[in-house]
Amino acid sequence: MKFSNLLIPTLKEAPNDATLPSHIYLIRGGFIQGVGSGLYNFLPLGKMVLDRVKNVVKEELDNAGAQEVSLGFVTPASLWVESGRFEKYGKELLRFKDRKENDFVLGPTHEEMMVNLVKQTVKSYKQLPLNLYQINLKFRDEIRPRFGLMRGREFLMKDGYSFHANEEDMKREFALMEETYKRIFTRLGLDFRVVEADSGAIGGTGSKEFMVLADSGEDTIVVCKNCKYGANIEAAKSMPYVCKDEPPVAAFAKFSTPNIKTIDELSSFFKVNPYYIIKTVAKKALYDEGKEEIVLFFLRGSDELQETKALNSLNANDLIDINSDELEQIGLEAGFLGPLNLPNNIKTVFDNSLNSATNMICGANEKDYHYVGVDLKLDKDTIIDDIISVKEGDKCIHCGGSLYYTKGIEVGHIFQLGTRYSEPLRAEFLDENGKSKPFVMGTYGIGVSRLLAAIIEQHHDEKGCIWTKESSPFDICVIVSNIKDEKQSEIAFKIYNGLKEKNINALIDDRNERFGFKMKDYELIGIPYAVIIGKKVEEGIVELISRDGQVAREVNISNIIEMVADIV
RNA sequence: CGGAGUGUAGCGCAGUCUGGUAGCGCACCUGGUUUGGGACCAGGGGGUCGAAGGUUCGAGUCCUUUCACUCCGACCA
Repeated sequence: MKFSNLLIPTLKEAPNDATLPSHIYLIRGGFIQGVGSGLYNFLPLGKMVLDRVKNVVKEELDNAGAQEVSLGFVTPASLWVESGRFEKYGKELLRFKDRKENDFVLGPTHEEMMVNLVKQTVKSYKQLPLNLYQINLKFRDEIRPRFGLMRGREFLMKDGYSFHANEEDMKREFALMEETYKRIFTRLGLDFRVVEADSGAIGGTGSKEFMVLADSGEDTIVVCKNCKYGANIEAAKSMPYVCKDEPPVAAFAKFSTPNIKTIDELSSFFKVNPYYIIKTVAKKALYDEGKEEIVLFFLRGSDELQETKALNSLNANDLIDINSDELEQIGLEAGFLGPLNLPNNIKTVFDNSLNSATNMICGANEKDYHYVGVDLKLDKDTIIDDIISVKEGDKCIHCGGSLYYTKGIEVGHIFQLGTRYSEPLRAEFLDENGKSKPFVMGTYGIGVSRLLAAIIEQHHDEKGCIWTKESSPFDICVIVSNIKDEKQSEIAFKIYNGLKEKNINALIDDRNERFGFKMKDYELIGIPYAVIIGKKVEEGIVELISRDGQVAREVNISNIIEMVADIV
């Protein structure tokens, strides 16, 4: 392609709302164009990269035996009501009515549609297993779209769904998809980790996320220094912590603690490790059909509440903060909350670490008083669960190694769904014995447009993008230093045509611009290699450079095509 | 949702306090000079000043309403 014919609107300045390198460079390089909050147009270069990435995904999935389909973007709401997600999915689901006042949703993911498709066409175990996927637009009305392609509202996603006669076969496919995903991200040149994850609104168990390691990642992941364990903070587990400090042994008593409210204040007031103080976190939990209730979460003062785990312990849809006024209305005193003497009908959840805890200090549910010498005896009806965050330095549950935090960009997520959708949607097949059974399912997602952002987050410098081999819009760029110099121009086109004959995807910068201008554009756009045709053509020499700065050498014109063919 | 802020040319911004001809840089068009690190000279095009209403002889500027976008927050018992 000739640069002069392509629409590549590079910019010197980025819109000031772009903060991440990927966002800035994708816009400045003329790959994408913002059109609204979380909405982007793909310009020619962006579309080329998107297609290349999409192609890697498609090739590997087809290789693994999956089949591509394309489902309708607009989904009748009735399917979502049946699966129970019309309520559960929350405000991210864009709902609207057609002219006949029927409800529809814009698909944020397509379990319902795919189950429906298979339900109508697959009747026998002989037709299983089946793995169907699509690479299509999705829409999620995010609370706060940001960071360009990283968290848009409209985005390109590959979503795959597998259908099996039994659990074992689903697990086999799940493992196959894990391997396939690893191949995809490796081909794209990404440094990533596979981690254990929370299943969120999709549901199911045993899910894994594929995290591209980058400081700008929105997810915190917990990684073991010693073994291969890695998990999203929302799902991470560690060995129970044992406090070395002495417990504050005391007889049970009410203690005056005027205006002593926070864990820090209590810790210095009683001169004890926060480990021995019960922290109480009050939240309002929201459920289906607008039901809500106030819930008190109890944990050790040395721990922090992990909201996703807390949410899962209740099976609620969302947790929101409440203020001290709302607490007072139900007879609770902020700053002096505790598990004893609570008004009736208050829902409580205890962290595992508090089960049978002794010699604790906690709020007395009365202004300016705490209890000391508290021994917790939790009855069977109480919810006791893991609701705390793993901290850096905690011990790994697998090997005892030290755990640390790092940041990741979630580019893939695979789930073992089981019969979470097939049962409510009554998607069944006949097994060998002629018995009707729900499909056992898996579901597998890849954020295709997000991958572009992830690649740039990991591969850029202060000058611009550095695309990886399988993601770059072109293999090489031929830069003509001075297009008006006939000799340079002639040689450049000769090389360009020679490259094309070898099926090398080359771009030639034939614009009537100064050398520096073209170099800046080349560096911003980030094609992995360039051949520069400059003054030394008179001596039969051109220059071969790599965008990442590893290679810069003078090459004889007669050798250049072979040399390029070798490296790209 | 809570808090803060911003809407003026394709992009980045000034002008708003104190009402009086719509500005600057980049980009774009024409001509010329230039051609190894975002050139220079000369000329030029482009604006319902987010939208609606009001005050005024006169509104980008003051008042009211509204829309859009951005940032921050969601660990406090």
